[in-house]
Amino acid sequence: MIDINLIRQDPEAVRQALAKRQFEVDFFELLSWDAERRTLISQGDELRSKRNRVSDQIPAMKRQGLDVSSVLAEMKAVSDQIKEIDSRLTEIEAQIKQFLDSLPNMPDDDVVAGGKERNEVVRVWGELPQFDFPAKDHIELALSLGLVDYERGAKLGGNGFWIYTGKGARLEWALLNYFVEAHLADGYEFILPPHILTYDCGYTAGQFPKFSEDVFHIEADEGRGFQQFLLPTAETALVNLHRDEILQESDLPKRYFAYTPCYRREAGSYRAQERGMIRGHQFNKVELFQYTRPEDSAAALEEMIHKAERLVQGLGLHHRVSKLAAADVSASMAKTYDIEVWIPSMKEYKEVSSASNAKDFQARRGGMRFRRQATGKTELVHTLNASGLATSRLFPAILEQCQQADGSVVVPEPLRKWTGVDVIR
RNA sequence: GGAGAGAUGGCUGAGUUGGUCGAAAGCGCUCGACUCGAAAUCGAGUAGGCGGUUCCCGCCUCCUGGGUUCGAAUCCCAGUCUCUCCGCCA
Repeated sequence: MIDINLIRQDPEAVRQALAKRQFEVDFFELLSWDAERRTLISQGDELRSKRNRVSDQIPAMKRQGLDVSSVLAEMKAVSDQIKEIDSRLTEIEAQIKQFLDSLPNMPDDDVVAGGKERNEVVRVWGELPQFDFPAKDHIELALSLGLVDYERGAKLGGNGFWIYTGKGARLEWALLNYFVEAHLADGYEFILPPHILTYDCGYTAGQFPKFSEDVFHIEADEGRGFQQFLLPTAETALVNLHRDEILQESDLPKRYFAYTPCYRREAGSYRAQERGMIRGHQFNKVELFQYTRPEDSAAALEEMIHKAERLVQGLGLHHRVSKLAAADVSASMAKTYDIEVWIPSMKEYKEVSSASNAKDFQARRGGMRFRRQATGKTELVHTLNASGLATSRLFPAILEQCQQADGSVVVPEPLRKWTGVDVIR
């Protein structure tokens, strides 16, 4: 959520920042609501103050044997006025909240305006793989090596699900182990959160109310609408760990990572080119998350993207890093880097990690604060997240980039202690 | 799934015949005194949010949301969560 004080002080600056996302707003109406809100609060507080004062005097008057009936009648009228003001206030605050909820985060100053086409490749690592034999795509490889069972996956879960089998399961699990071990070594705290979360968690993350259709809802018993949902990423859980808390400055930065499957509806996004394991309703991911002081978040973002890059490099996979243009940055975030790994059969780079700084956007929604030592005051923290990494996207990249002429696949060195073999054949 | 108990400030925990209760007391924490220093002791302070004429004033918050009342931590209704016992169970 954007700070309404900022909009009040400099609506034009906020409008221009959002315009970089191709998001057009007009704050005129909001500002009039805001003015009315503050007027109502003043009026209400004044009446409340009067009521409190007089109510305090009533016991004394009674003790003195004075007739208080006229005072009671007057206070009754005051109370009724307060109720009227409050109901209007409730109405207008709901409007304000709805408006603010609909706004995406402001892109960072160094994020360029425009959509995907303006994304900037900041680093490329490794060489484009060349094959002196007819290379197979990951689906052929997975099937011929018995790593994945698509048909039974659909039998069990429906369209968009697959099953890792045998060495495939071991390869997937090896990736998870590789990441977990690396994050532990870097001092991140390991978290295994629930996969079912409450509505409030989705709100804090910025998932709701706007992007409610992207997740699997779990219906409540008696038609009360959904109360819980399957997490679309561990970020949604981790960002809620400290919701409504005040952290000590000395506790920051808080650095966490979690492993969870990620469940997504992906409604209408199916494309024929994305067969195989590129886009499913469930995939595995290890997620990094940090809570930092505002002045530390920019450096933390760099730290996290470099951490994620090192993991891909450890696997020896050709990839690139892009800094996203404003309109390609997801709604809750101010700045995002993507790591994209080369999928030879698609002749495309596909995202395996996305590292973002939400700054105080999620913290404001979820009331995540810390106490500043120097001032004793509370301030909103900054939150950051990065995939570290999405295993289900790496799996096809490994199969395709590490395949050999005989149809076997060389296991990247860091994974071998878990796969048990150097080459899958 | 059945039965019962409870939810108060960083923590423990008073307060439930409605009225100096935003809340006793203890602990913790911060600052000061004492001390070479520390412990002990003594003194002071110590919630969050909103609004304003912003070194000050007002308002709101005792799980959440409604209600009764001039006035609610205290009374009424609905909901959420936690704990205990029983059943079931990896």
